[in-house]
Amino acid sequence: MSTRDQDAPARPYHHGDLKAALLAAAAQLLAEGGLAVISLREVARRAGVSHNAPYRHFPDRDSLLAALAAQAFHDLSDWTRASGSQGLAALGQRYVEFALAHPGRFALMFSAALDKARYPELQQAATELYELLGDAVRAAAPTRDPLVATLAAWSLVHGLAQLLLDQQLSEAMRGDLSAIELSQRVTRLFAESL
Amino acid sequence: MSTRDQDAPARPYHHGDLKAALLAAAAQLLAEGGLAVISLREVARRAGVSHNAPYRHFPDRDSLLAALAAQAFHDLSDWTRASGSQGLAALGQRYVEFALAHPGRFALMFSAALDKARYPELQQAATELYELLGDAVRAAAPTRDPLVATLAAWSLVHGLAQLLLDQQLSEAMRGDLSAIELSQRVTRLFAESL
DNA sequence: GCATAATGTTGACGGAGCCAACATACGAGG
DNA sequence: CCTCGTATGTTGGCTCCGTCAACATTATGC
Repeated sequence: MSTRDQDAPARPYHHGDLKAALLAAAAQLLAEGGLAVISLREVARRAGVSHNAPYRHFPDRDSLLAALAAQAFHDLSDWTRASGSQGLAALGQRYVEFALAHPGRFALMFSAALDKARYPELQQAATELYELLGDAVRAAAPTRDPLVATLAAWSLVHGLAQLLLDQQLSEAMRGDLSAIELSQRVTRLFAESL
Repeated sequence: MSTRDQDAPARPYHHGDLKAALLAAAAQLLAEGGLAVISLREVARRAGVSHNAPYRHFPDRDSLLAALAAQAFHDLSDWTRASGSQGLAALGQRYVEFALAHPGRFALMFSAALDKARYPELQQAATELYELLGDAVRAAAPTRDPLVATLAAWSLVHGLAQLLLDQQLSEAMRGDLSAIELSQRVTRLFAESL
């Protein structure tokens, strides 16, 4: 008998890789209920650990969210690259599709609640993505000012994704088109007239 | 002496127009510290009223925020109209300028935290704005599919505003241009190539 | 092997949203 | 003019949250 109940090892005092487990739990919460339902305490609960354990790995809640957001940026970059370079319109498509497939992550990535200046890793992860887009723009429209054209391209797909996610488009605005169809037409309109 | 301290009338038991006062206090908080700092209790404090008084006018915090967001939509519509109809690019400019001048309100208007479906007034206020834009697009590009072109135009300025607000654009991305200059070039690029 | 750092736990504090019970003021019908 | 129902505000309490401080346990470097 002694001190440990039964002979189950229970969980050892040290988790092993709590940081990753916390991020995974938070990612699951994000996917299930969106940004609002992520609390440090719930994350800790899901990782099977006390409510204060997360503070050994993240100074505060926002830091955990920032780490999660940086992951999401990298995933989006990877997923974009994985499609091969198939032109600007296709890249815009991927962007919008990602947002629709992972609304929580997308919202987090651009959440105003996260002060980007405080988290350089975030800034850098975003820049990585931006450069992917910049390359595609330069290839598609060599005669344009790349700075302005890239910003316009990013703005277009970003705004489209936001509007689609926010349910901001009533039926009158979208006709009978699905979100995917809408994004195809919009990105094509832009890429062609560039 | 009797019951009332001194002879100051203090505040009467009933406020008079508490609902408006709460909205005003919330708007001030929003302007000062952004969405995150708006709490019902602080709003009540600023209105000089007990922490539960707001519940006589709003069923919950989100309802107050929704009312505030609807106000903001109307203000943006009014402000856009006030400029006279001067073409699509000018309208886009107004949109971005509003976002830059009122970052808190803009963030609130499109906050993912607000379930737009629950607040029809919000949906309607947004539609009002959308129709303004739709008219301008039809005037500027009569040959295009108005649905797609309007959505593209809105996406562009909306995304641009978001990116500018979120400090998502590092120096490499914006050259040495100010936010206003950037938005001018981007909106012009789009309006011309339409 | 032992000191020390790294990692987890327990407990507490204040602030938040929201519910229930109670107090006060207003307004319509007698 | 009085009364009674309803609208509006207050007090107090509940649970949850983020965070701090103090303590416990395990890993690690000399």
